[in-house]
Amino acid sequence: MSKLETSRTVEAALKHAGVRRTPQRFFVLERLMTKPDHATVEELWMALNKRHARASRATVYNTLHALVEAGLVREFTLDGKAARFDANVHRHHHFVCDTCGAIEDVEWFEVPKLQGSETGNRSIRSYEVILRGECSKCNLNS
Amino acid sequence: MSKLETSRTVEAALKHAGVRRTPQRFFVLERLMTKPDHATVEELWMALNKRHARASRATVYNTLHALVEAGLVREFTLDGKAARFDANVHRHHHFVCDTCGAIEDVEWFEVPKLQGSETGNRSIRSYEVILRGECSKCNLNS
DNA sequence: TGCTAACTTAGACTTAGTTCTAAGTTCAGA
DNA sequence: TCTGAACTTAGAACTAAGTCTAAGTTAGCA
Repeated sequence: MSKLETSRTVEAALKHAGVRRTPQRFFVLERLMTKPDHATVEELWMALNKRHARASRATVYNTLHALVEAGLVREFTLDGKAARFDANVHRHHHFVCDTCGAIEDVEWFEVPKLQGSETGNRSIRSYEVILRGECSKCNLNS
Repeated sequence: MSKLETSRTVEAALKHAGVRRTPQRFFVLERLMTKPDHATVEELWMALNKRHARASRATVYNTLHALVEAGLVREFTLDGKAARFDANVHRHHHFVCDTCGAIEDVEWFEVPKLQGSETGNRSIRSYEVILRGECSKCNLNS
């Protein structure tokens, strides 16, 4: 996607979701859409500060909450404490690199139907596979 | 397993792992082995206090670190909150109840071999499936 | 049984993540 | 362009989780 196209997509997404468009919100959503590295608030805040010197952390939190509310972004937490954000709202799995900590999306695939003994009387609404190992970058360096 | 058998298992596990046996450690390991509810430090501390009035939080942390170190207990975190502990050190998946928050073990099953396009140059060392839905208790009540 | 390293204790301290506040700024509809 | 609701700001406040400390206690070997 070209820069202009991305820009229009971000613009349209914000408009469609009915959230007020501000430079900060635009930046955060664009960043999440173009760099799917599952950034934390801290990372987004630092990135934002490179453009909008002196952006507030609170703004990043507010923005993300608005985007999650609007269904444009998904929030999740892995291992650590800080929440991570993902503009890929389609179902997918995650891969975590044990070496560098990178988190990557993994294309969706189904898991074999869970048998009676495993599920009991539970009703399963969703599931996710978390894969761990070494990412291609780290794999090549070792 | 009878109470006496459990007691002996706990005793033997501690001895075999070469960690000094104290009433606190004994209690924590026994609790984790007999009640696989993936307790947090807070929960273990409260349970411990019902028997050993005035146990210290630090002791629970120290004990758990010793048990994890010894390979008797596994630590994990779900959804970015407090660490949870599991005396089931064999591989298994987890189920989380969206209604009551209970975490249950799910018998191990393999996931279909990941194809080239999905894994790229990554090397997968381990994986886990996290299932979400309603546990059998909550399912019956609704 | 005596000894000592290892453990436990209470509670203060640290840390990271997140929320709050009050004043100033800006988007977007009229 | 005017106006008000919505947003942004800086930094203080809050929170939950976990670590540290120094003094007292105990497991387990000799």
